[in-house]
Amino acid sequence: MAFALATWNVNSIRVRQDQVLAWLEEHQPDVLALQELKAPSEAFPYEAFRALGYEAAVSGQATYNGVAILSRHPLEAISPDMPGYADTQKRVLAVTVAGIRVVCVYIPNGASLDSDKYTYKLEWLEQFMGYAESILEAYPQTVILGDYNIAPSDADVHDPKAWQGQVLVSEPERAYFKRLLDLGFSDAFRSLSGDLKAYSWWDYRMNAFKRDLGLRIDHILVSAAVMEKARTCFIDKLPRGLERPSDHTPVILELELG
DNA sequence: ATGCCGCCCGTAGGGCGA
Repeated sequence: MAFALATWNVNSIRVRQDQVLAWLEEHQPDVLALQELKAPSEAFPYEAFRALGYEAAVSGQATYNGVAILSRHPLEAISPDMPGYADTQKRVLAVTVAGIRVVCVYIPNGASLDSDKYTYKLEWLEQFMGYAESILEAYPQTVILGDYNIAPSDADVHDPKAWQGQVLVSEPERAYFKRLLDLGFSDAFRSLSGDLKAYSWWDYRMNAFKRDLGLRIDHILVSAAVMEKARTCFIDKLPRGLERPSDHTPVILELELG
């Protein structure tokens, strides 16, 4: 049975609702993880998605952050936030779908290396290491997908020299990403697509999308048991070219479940 | 150059994203 999971930072679910609905109709993934809802849970358009056959688990918040998971299959064991970490920002949501633990993440941006937000990002990532390890122990089949706000290597950066040492590519951030790989997770896109240069985010400014000045910061990390079933992972650039787009575009992973 | 663009809140323009 083919089974597809996707992730998309929509930068406001209110503004992007119609684009997400149209994209779901076309691609019909089994699961879609959303980040940056920028709206409280009660403002989430549950009914519009239900009409397309999708259930939703939502952890929203006014103005900033907010994550959700849409699924064509029953959602079980819905769990927002990281246990034991008092974070006021809604950035994590876990569910179980078809026997797979699916974790939607919106990792902090960090602003710049001298910012308090960067300190928060590194503290948050330290907490997330323990969380990811505990999930993997409890669920051999795990997928952690979302906006990581980390470009893991220079192959994920349009101009590595210009970006050198900056937030999203700094050594401490990349070290945390590598720790996830060391836990046993695979970067599905990199594992299945070789050294292909492809981006999932382009700045709104400076015609960055038209000039393909992007970063690959949205990722689908999978446990070994899921990696065995992974067939293709690709980035759908099309939504980034729509009118009034998100600055991110979807990443899709296709599995073949036994 | 600390802005470029877009969204939120709220109804002007600052905070924030990446």
